[in-house]
This record gives sequence, structure tokens and C-alpha cells, in this order.
Amino acid sequence: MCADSSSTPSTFSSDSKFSSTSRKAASVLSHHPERITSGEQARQLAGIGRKIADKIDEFLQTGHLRKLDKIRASDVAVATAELSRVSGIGPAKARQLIDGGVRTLEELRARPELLNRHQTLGLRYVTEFESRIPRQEAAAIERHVLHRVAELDGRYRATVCGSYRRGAESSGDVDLLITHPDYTSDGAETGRRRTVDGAETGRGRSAAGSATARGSGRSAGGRLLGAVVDHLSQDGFVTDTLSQGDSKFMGVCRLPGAQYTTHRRLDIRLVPHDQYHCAVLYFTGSDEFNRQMRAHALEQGFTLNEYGLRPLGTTGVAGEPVPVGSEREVFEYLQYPYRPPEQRNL
DNA sequence: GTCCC
DNA sequence: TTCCATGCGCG
DNA sequence: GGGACCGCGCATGGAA
Repeated sequence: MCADSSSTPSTFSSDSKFSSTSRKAASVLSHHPERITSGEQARQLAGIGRKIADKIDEFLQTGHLRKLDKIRASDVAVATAELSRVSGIGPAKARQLIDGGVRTLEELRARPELLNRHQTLGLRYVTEFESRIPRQEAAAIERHVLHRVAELDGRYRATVCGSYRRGAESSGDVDLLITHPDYTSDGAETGRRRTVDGAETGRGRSAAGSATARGSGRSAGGRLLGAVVDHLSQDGFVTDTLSQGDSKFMGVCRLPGAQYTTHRRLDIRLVPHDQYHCAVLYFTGSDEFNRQMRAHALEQGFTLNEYGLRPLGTTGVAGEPVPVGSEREVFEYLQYPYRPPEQRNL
């Protein structure tokens, strides 16, 4: 979605460090309004240190980077980039495959037993997932989904977020948020522990295996999300599932009709009713807009995230979430001039 | 690697 | 069977 | 000089 930081080469040691810093540097540079004419100038920006400034100077003077040339020439980096085109294959799996002698998608197709479910689907649809979704088609998907959800149960509320909601002419996937009055963050009828703010330790879940989730013992969320997914699968719109839990479905869809030949990535999140507007705000982005808005919230003595808007006590401890009746209300609480989604493309 | 303490 | 760590995708 | 670096849902596989 953001300016591709020239396909992060993850060749050498601890590349998590590498990618996070260089991503940050690339982001800062790409958002900088003026033309960078020297490493020294770039050095003033947050996230640009000595090394990167040096590289900028080298590039400005020679038109290329020796180190980058070397990385691009590396077979392993080429193979890693190739295998990473497949959804579900990241650096670790790519390395494992390369170690096993698999370096191309063609070789990968010959070894289906090496892939899990997500990766298998990622390989099947690799080309289709790489093509962008024209706004027209995204709109048709939106109409289809909203109609189907409404006919299932009129109490659902649903919004397509992401770059589509910001008016983009094309999108990488469709991100649908849904909510239902029977599903709230107090977990009244779920009996499951739920967090209202995400500020807790953030330990991983252990959600019972999907086998269980599909069966009888399903939480309120699981049923509400599952019903939507089932309904969307009924008419063949949803074609595959990459993953599905109680609150998030990640899968594949395709509209009926001969003009729609390409499978598209579809995500559906079920959000607690009382957190819906903050979630829509958050998942509409852009990332940069979210950062700015959260920073503004802090200045106003609030903390803002996808779960809610909460006042900060003098001690810095967040209080109870402010009840929010619309996306616009969040802006109002923060005395932040309202911006329609189309103007959040920062 | 960069930022910040 | 349950718990836990790791990999991955994502805004 | 030395630690922090976004946080979270889901799948998976090995440990308990």
C-alpha cells in the first residue's frame, strides 16, 4: 500500500532490524515534501542516521549503490524475493525452501507437500493476488457483500475500509468491518475474556484449533462471523479461506459474472459494537494519518486506538473509553477538524 | 541502524 | 488435550 | 554506553 521501499532485500543477518530501520527511513524520505539534494540534508530528518546519509551521498554521486548491486546479484536474495511473492511465505519459510533446493515458483509447484493451507492457496492465486482491484470492481464487491449481509440479518452493520474508503482508484484487497448489536466488548454473552484497549501485555492467543471453532463450542463472535462467511460462501462469492477465527476471516472471493475473472483477497473483521467507529477510523487509515491523529489525541490528553478513545489521567493511566456514536464524534472529542476519508491520504 | 536515555 | 513459541499478514 | 524498536489474530507444530 505504501511506497514500496524497493523490495527490501533480506539477505544478511538479523534483517528484522534492517527492515524496520530502512523502512522507517524510506517512509520518512518518501513523505518528505522537498527534494533531497544531500545526505547532510536528509540527516536532519528523524530516522536518518549517518549510514543512510552516506548511502544517499553515494547514490547522488554515482547513481547507484555498491552494496545494493551486490545484494541484487545474490542468488539467495533473488530466490527469497521470488518465493515471497506467495502469500503465507515469509523470510523464514523462503529460507527453509531454499535450503531444501527450491528456488522458483515452478519448483515449488512440483512440491505441494511442503506448503500449508495458506501457502497452497497463495501459490495457486499468486498472479491474481498481485493484480490490483479497480475501484469499479471494489465497489461491486462492496454492493454484493453489503446486500448479502443485510439479507442475512438486518442488524449487522458493515463498512468497507482501507484505501477503497479513502477513494483510491485501485486497491490491493477488500477490508470489510462488520459489527452486530449482540456482540459487545463487555463480552456479556460470550463468557470469553476480552480486552477493551489492547494496552495489556499483548500475549498471544491460543484460540482453540479451527476444528473446534467450527463445531458446537463457538463464541458469540465466532457464530456471528461464521454466519456471514457461510452466507457469502453459499452463492460461491467466497471461494477459499486462508484463516478464520472468532473475529477475523482472511480469504478469497470472486464476484459472479463472466467479467470477473480474478480472485481477490477479502478480509472480514467482526468488531464489538461499542468499538465499531474507532475500528472503522483505524482501518480506514492511512497509516500516516492514524499516527498524526493519535499524536494529536495525546496532546489533548487522550489515547486513541482501534478499540476506543480514552482519556488519560494525570498519572498517565488511561480511563474508561468515551462512548462514541460516530466516526465524526472522535474528531469532535479531540477538537480535530473533521476530514472525510478521501482527505486522509497522508 | 537509529533514537533516546 | 492444553499450552506456548514462532511465522505471517496487515493497517 | 546500552536498551527499545507496533501490536494483534490466526495457523501450526512441538512441549508439557
